[in-house]
Parts: sequence; structure tokens; C-alpha cells
Amino acid sequence: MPPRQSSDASKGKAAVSDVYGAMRASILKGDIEPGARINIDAVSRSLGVSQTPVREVLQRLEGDNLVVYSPGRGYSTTPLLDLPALRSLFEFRLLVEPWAARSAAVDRLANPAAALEKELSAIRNSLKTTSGDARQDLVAHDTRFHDTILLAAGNPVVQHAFAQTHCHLHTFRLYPADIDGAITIAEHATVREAIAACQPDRAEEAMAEHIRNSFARFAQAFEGKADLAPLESDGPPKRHIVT
Amino acid sequence: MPPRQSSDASKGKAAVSDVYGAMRASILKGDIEPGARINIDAVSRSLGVSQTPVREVLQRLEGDNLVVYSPGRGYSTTPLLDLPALRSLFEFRLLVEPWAARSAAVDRLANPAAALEKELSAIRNSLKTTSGDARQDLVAHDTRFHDTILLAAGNPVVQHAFAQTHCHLHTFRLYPADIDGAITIAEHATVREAIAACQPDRAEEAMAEHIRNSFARFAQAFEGKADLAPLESDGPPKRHIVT
DNA sequence: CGGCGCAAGATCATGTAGGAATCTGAATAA
DNA sequence: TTATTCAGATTCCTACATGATCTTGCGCCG
Repeated sequence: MPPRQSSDASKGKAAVSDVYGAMRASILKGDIEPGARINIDAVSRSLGVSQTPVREVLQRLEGDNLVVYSPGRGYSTTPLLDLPALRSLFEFRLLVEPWAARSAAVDRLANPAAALEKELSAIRNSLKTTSGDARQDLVAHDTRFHDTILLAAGNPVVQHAFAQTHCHLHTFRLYPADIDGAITIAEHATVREAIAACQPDRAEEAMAEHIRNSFARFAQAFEGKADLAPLESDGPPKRHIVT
Repeated sequence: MPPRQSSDASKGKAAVSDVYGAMRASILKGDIEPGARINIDAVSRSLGVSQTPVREVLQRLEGDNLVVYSPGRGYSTTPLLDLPALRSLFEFRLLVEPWAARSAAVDRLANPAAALEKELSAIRNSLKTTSGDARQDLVAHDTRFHDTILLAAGNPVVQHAFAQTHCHLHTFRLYPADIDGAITIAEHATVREAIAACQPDRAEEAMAEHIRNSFARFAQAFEGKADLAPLESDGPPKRHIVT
């Protein structure tokens, strides 16, 4: 008896892609509770595929830091970022991205100003027309904007290392609440302007400022949730990085 | 006939660890030619296990950037680093590691000076006693030394991002030739000293200098190999399948 | 009477074997 | 020389067996 019940159109192939999208969406939407264990058999049966593609997907998700693996105990979803983890993430961004903005602010064909402007126009239009959930679009724009600058910096290793952190993905997962997009877009515009003008110092500083502000916004949203876990035993005062 | 020929002692489990070590060693030693495709069936039979653990290992190796995956075509070993890739890698290190050294050079319990000194003593002893292949030990020491400093910097995200690049692994793969360890160890000692003295500026600069010198050494070794493959721009070179 | 330890059952991860769809590569015909 | 077809090889998925791990319930001790 065929237990298939979904994504049966192209039954021969592309099973793994569908499963990957489905599981990723489940984790991001929060359908699977953060920190909960994942039952391979249950997932495979609910998606109508065998266990092998599910395992493959889980291993890929482990690379995305969306699940963790314990030998002999299987996979669990990673817990949500706490404040120290969020700070570490943004310190990393503060280390990498201003450098990338500086590297991109050169008078060469690699200068990404045109692409960035196009991206900004697109998101402005999208925010005007779209009435409902703008968060999806906003996060997608943010991802593309920063990735474009990273790409223009011309260092595949740095680009890959940054992509591996999946910072947008995790911040997206953290905050289902609405974020004011206007401020973000304005800061992006400032960065773009400095890059278009080929002013490395200004571009670096604008990007650093943008990341600092962004962290402040996220941390503020975090404060709202601090009530749920009020005992916050922060260790020694965290050092702030400067360059 | 039983095709088993290795790691048959505990046949019940722990297959994946053995397979991972074996394949990783094969790639690093160069038994599998860089760029060649990997036949899952052949590997599974030669190691005496089924295809599933081999596949799992390949997925993990993909995370290590030792193999690449093409849907429908399977896995291939990644080609060796060329000079631009090596430069990108060291630019990334130059971005991250001096920052880490600066962060570690603080007067706190997290200061890694003691651990670094221990590591340096160990490698000095090891080099005196070991007569044969010191390269293994040297690379292992280098890995531990830099990892220790990264760890002391106290940022898990940066640490993870750096670990994901597996820079030592790839440089190891690149240069089977002997490298003079004395210079490396001396530079390490300088870095350690600055960190022990809690002088962030000096530590940062010492680490930066070390990385610049290290790149120069690798690039020099690279020059020596340029003769072997002078015409390297041909399109699709004969793909040879090796297992 | 309540807490602790132990053991049997159940659950689940891990590995094995085999089959179907697909890709590779070369020989053949236009 | 170029497009097409066909056989061989190989990936990818399904289905199942096995061993480890977690849970539940009972008996024992305090």
C-alpha cells in the first residue's frame, strides 16, 4: 500500500528538496518547539517519504545550526538564541561586515552601488504595496543587501564563513514580532551612499553604526521577553570590540 | 568471499567514526586525487560497510569542504587550493585572529598564556624526540595553538566560523613538503609573550605579523609547484575517475 | 507511607540489502 | 561534424533488521 500522501507530483525525484523546505519552515515557524527532539520515523511518515532523505535533510540542517546532533540520541532543534549568543553573533558581524563595506567601496566594476540601489527600490515598492506580513520581505531584503556587500568584497572564504552563520535566519526565528523597517532601510541607504561615493572610511563607519543600532533594536525586543526568565546571571562585563 | 579488510573488530557499531577517519585520511594523504569523483558503492565495499554510513560521512565531509556534492551526480573531492583561494583564506585569518589575540590579552582568568606555554613546551619536546615525520605534530600544534587563542577570545560564533574554514586542514592538504617549524614556533612564542603580558596592541600586531609571514611561506612553497602545472587554464580537463 | 532502585517493555537511532529512476558515455546514423 | 539512441553504471530511495537508549511499572528499603 502506498503511504504517499504529499508532494507526489514528481514522485521519482526531488524528495529531498521538499523535505528540506518543509522541515526548515517547520523550525522557523516554530511548529517544532525549540530544544525539542526530532523523531526521524515520525517525520518520515508524516511527510510520506522514507527515513533516508529525512536523515540527509537533518544533516544539512545541522550545518545550518538549526538542529544539533548527539551520537546515539539523534537530533534536536537548537534552542533559541539567548542574549549572550545574540551579542556574540553581532560582534562577529561587527568584525566582518564593516571590513566588507570598506572593501566594497572602491571605484571598480565590482562596486555594488547599482545593485544595492535596485534592491532598495524593490523593498520600498514592496512595502508600499504589500499590506499584510511585511516581515518576510524585510528579512529577505536585509539578507540580500548584506550578502551583496559581502559578495562585492571579493573574498569567498569570508563570504562563506559569514553565510554559514545564517544570522538572518536566526534573528528571524527569534523575533516573530514586527520590526520597524523604515529605520533599517534608511541606514541601508546611508551605507549604499558611502559605497557609491567610494569613501571606504565612511562606508565602514556607516556599516558599523548600522550593526550597532540593529543589535540595540534586537536587544530591546529581547528585553520585552526578559520577564519570562528574570534571573539573568550575566558573568563578567562583556568586552566590546573596537577596530 | 568476505570483502572486509579493515576495522572489523567491533562490527556492531561505531562504523561511522571509522569510515570518517578513513575517508578523511584518504583525501588528506592524497590517495584520492583532488577533483576526482567518489564512487559510494566502491567505497562502501572496500571498507566493508553499507552505503548509508558512507553517505553520512560524505555529507559531513561536505561540511568540511573536503568534498562537493552535485545533485544527481554524487560527490567529488574538492580541488586543491590555488593561490587566490589561499590568499582569501589568509585574509580571513588576518581579519579574525589578530582580533582574537587582542581579545585574549586581558588580565583575567580567561587569559590563555599558561595553556599556550604548555603547548609550546610540548611541541618543542616532541620535535626533539621525534626523528621522522614531524609535520603531523607541527600541524597539530599549530591547530591547537590558534584554537586556544580563539577559544580565549570568548566568542562562540567567531570560534565556530573560524573552525568551519578548516584552514589548517586545507593547508596541510596543500603542502606535503616539509616546513621549517622553528620559525613558526618562535613567532608563536612572541604572540604568547604579548598575551601573557596583557598587552593587546602588541598581541594583535604579533599575530598579524605571524599570519603575514605564514602566508608568505606558503606562497613561496606555492611558487615551487608552479612549474609542475604551468598551463592550467584549459577548460574541462580530462576527468579521471579514481577510487 | 513515601522515596529509591531495578528491570522489562517500548521506542528510536543506526546499519543492511535491494530495486527503480537517472545520468554518463560512446557508438551509430544523418 | 552533429544529433540521437542505447547500454552500462550509479545515485537515490524504500523497506527491514538490530542494538542501544529511554520510559514505565513494580518491588524493596528507609
